[in-house]
Amino acid sequence: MKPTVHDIAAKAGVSLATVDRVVNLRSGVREVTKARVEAAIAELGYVRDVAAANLARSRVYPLIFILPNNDNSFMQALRDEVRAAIARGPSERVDITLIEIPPFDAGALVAALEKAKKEKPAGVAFVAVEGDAVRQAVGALAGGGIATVTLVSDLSGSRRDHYAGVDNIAAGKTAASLLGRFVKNSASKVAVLAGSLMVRDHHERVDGFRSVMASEFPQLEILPVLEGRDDAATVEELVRDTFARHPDIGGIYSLGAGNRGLIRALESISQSGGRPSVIAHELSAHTTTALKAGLIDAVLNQDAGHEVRSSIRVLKARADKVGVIAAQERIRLDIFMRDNLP
Amino acid sequence: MKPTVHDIAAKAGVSLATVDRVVNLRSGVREVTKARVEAAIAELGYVRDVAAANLARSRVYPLIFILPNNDNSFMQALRDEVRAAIARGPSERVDITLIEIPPFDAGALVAALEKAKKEKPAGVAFVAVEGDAVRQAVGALAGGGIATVTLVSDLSGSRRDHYAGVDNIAAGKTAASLLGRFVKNSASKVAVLAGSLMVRDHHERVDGFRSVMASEFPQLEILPVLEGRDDAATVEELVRDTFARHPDIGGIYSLGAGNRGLIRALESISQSGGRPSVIAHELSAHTTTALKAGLIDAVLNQDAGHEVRSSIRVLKARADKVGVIAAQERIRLDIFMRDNLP
DNA sequence: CTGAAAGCGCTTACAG
DNA sequence: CTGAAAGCGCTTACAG
Repeated sequence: MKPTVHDIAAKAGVSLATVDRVVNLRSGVREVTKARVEAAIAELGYVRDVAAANLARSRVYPLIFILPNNDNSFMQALRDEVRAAIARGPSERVDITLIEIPPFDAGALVAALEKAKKEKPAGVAFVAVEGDAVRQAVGALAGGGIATVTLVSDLSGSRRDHYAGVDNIAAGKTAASLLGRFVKNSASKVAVLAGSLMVRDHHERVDGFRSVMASEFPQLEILPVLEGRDDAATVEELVRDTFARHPDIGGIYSLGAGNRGLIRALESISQSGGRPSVIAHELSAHTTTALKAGLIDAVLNQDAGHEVRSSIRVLKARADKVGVIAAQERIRLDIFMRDNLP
Repeated sequence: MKPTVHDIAAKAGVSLATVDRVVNLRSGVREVTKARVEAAIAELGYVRDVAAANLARSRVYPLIFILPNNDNSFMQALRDEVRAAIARGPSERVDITLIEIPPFDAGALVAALEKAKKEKPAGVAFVAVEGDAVRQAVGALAGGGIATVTLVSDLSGSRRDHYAGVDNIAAGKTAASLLGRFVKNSASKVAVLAGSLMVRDHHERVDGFRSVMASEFPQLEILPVLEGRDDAATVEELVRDTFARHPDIGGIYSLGAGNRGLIRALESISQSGGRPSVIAHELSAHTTTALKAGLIDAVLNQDAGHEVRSSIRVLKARADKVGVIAAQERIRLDIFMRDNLP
């Protein structure tokens, strides 16, 4: 039978309270007593029942999620997943607060992080924006013993505990490997469409894309990166304009949001000459339809649900100072084609 | 505050025992009493704390995993994941028994399923082999109220509760979509390498592959399927032999195991003329190395760890008659290229 | 058919 | 520094 605190107490000749003190590393136990308890624990192979402990202390984990209020499909999906987690909250002993802030706004993020700190939550998850002030705010949380997880976009050189998102350099490389093989032999130019190069994840995707293109497909010319601000109308205009000037574009890598605009532009283009090969990011109703219609060839995706659930597991584990199953928390880069849609 | 059994008991004017009886759908409660309790539950929005319930009843879930004893990397990984789950067992209240049987052997599987039934576990997970006797054994488990999950390979028309594995038809289609674009324009023939067409998952992959090849890449001729029995030496010989007879093969879809043999054959082939494009299944040390070396172009993979963890969650949920988060239990078809290796 | 009491494994005031 | 007792939310014999 699995040994319990009672077994340890009996073996060490102490009370339950004392066992509890050493198990939970609380102070106020003589060294000799502590040693006796630790010996009993080792001998009996005791391992604490976290569920029982949480019940006894009526533990709930107050968690704060800070997300941008973008209206693109991916961010909407991310917020929906947080709301689903809020609904599941009671049975998982988490109490999640969702805070929405303007996108790409370091100041707003810092303010939200500082406010979050005052709430003394067990952990905070947020979509990072680069900036020293952000790094400092994260440092303050870490200093206060509050666990932090960056979601979707990471924050380099910060004291965050964990990053729940994909490897964006790998994403860019993968896009290049696929696109380089998909484009017709006759093609010579490739267009790249980002939201903003000021966001770390977009920047990394471009870097990864460029590196593989340069080494594997040097014959393809990469046009200057178009920044569509993740806005469909802007994206549409940019794409139309670019095609007007470069009718020989053989491939497009769309690594940001606003794919609705891209798709609209593609629909008109495909009516004239040959259609370019297209790789986009994030599976949504729009990109799914475009995949099925053959307007997009592949979609690189990160699973918003997985990211949210993983963040919660990691924050809880950090708050309890216990480990996680690493493989389970790795966010995969999903590749969807028309044939393996969910 | 979340209402508890105490609140319900007080509100309905009954004892805790009676609340427990109606919450757990146990008999022996007068209709009027039951109605009063149910009204209180509805009014207060009571939801049972499963963790506390499990603690009170010292619940552990006895689970049985029946896996083939193949020595290929994937099955080894699957068994290792089950062993890891066994090690984690105590903290998740599961007590898992791993049973190994000969592969592709319906008789052995039936015997194992029947034996498992006698142990009265909460649930059974197994890699299915087609056969009416197997379906019958699964039916007997279902009849006995034991939850069942098919792992990796499903069993059509059976009473299993859930399938934890990828959509193999989609896998075959995806392989065709990729391979069709990867092969050189000049190529005309494609080889398909399976373990055995008697196994459902392999058969489905071939079907999916054929359908997309026929509709999208009709110019490519698919050579008769080679059955390598998931054995490296056999596979190597088959591939060498095929290349000797068809030097103009432009692509290979290896959908079974034994990729070590395929890789050895590819190494020698690539020394003479051009290298064929290759898509294989299951990420292992061998296929990873081959991806990096450029001998394999893409690997379709199913995450053994996810499959095992998901099976356990589903079996527990079924035993408790509660739901799961559907999206979390969907086993994805992972596509790995050199650039997005884990 | 219904209830009082003890217990699951752990933690928390409160005494001493 | 240490312990006895009550309690977390639920379930389980055992009485009646």
